[in-house]
Amino acid sequence: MDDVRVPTKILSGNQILASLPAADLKRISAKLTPFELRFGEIIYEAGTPIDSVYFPDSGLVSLLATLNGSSVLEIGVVSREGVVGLSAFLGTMKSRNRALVQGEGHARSMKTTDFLEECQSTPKLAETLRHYTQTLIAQISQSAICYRFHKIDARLARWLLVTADCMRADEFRLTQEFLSFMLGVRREAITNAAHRMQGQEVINYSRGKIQILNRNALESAACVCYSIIKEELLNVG
Amino acid sequence: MDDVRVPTKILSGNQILASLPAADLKRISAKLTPFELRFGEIIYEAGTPIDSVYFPDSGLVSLLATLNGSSVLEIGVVSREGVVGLSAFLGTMKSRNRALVQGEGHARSMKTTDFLEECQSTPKLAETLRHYTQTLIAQISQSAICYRFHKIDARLARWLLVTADCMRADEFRLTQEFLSFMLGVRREAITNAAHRMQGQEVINYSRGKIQILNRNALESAACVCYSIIKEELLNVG
DNA sequence: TGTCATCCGTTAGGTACCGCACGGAAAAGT
DNA sequence: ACTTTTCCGTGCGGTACCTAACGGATGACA
Repeated sequence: MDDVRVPTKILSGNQILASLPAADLKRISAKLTPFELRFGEIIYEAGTPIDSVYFPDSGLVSLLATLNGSSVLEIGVVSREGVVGLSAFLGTMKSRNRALVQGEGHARSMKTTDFLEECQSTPKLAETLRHYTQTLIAQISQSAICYRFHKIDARLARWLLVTADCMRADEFRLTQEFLSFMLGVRREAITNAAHRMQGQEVINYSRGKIQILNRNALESAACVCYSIIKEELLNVG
Repeated sequence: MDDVRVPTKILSGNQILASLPAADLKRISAKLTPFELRFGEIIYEAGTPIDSVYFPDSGLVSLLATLNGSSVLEIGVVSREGVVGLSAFLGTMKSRNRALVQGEGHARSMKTTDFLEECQSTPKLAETLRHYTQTLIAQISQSAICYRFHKIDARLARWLLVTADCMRADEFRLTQEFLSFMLGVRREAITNAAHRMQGQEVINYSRGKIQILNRNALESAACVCYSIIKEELLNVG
């Protein structure tokens, strides 16, 4: 009975929380605070302490690996299926990566100290988090492969699809420069790739506003990484 | 008293096991079986069940991500500081990656069922494994960055250093073809990179036998990823 | 000692992406 | 309406790495 939840609830809220038995969820909810994810906000800077963890109900958070402080690279995303600040669970009170809000939405936050207590006292939470860790590792691994083997056009297509899925929208705002950081290329490379796609009427791009015109075409342009990651994300809860 | 262990023991044996209190270690040892790591042996194929996990005392195991079965790419290594089969701890009974013995050595293996029982009943083991998971994530993230931003020469240098460290040797056997798979490039690219290094008398390379001549030069040729990962690996136990 | 398999070296042409520099257009502020 | 800022388009040279093919050297094995 406890585990059977209304689908709409699962779909609309954070899936890690949704995976918990009702009793646990009720107790944990008391320690949760609503938190608004604002576009561009940096939740953690790399190397800084994790004071709170965040369970997104909507929106999208990018995990960015940094090198020398200069180069950055997206290695994964967190949305409803996950939690921002997993390192706390794994035993480090510092975030290795930068966590950046890439799509606005809502989350529920929790003090790290409370979070760690709950991880101890709620076996199901720990279990779900271990599962999610596995998913995140899969995502990062796939990123490594993707950066090594796939062309910009395919990576861009994949990235747009992931974003569209998480944001449940076919249109969003992001500059080419932003995208170039995410995908680890120069801005000009994004300009070119976007142009090629625009020429085929797959997307429409204008001054930071991007629109998906032909989703099927976008899916065939994307590398397999998209479907692999999508598959992974489905079996977390 | 339990936690204070003789340094030589820590250095010579598996560090996850070494992190355990004596009582736990004694109990767990009964479930461990010696296992020889033979060069080229595939411990897990990607997507296959994990029957046993392996705690290396020496030697080196590569974690290889696979794509379409064709392309492979090293995303991390496991030696004395870790365990092969971490996915079991994280809740999947399948290995996502291929685990390949890259340097021969000795490990102790354990049935997955026993391993999972011990994870439940030995809090310190679970804690150490969570820490190690964090390290592995760091390693994979760094790989992603490295593949994106660093040139072959630097990647090769890094790879040789890591191998030399884990194997505690300045000379080992590996073909250019093997290296090309690890680093995700063509064999010819390795040939060229190796030649450049040989020209500067940093290494010596001949028919699958590679020898480090000037370690300092190799370290300056390697990308920062080397020192970053080395740092990570030091603080597991 | 010859045969065979493995491993390495080399060449040649192609391309994706980089680095840099600059120009132009839309939006935002005043 | 004007400036200022943000964002995008473009061109040009450079290079790291790729694709493909082949030839040559070394070690293994009989």
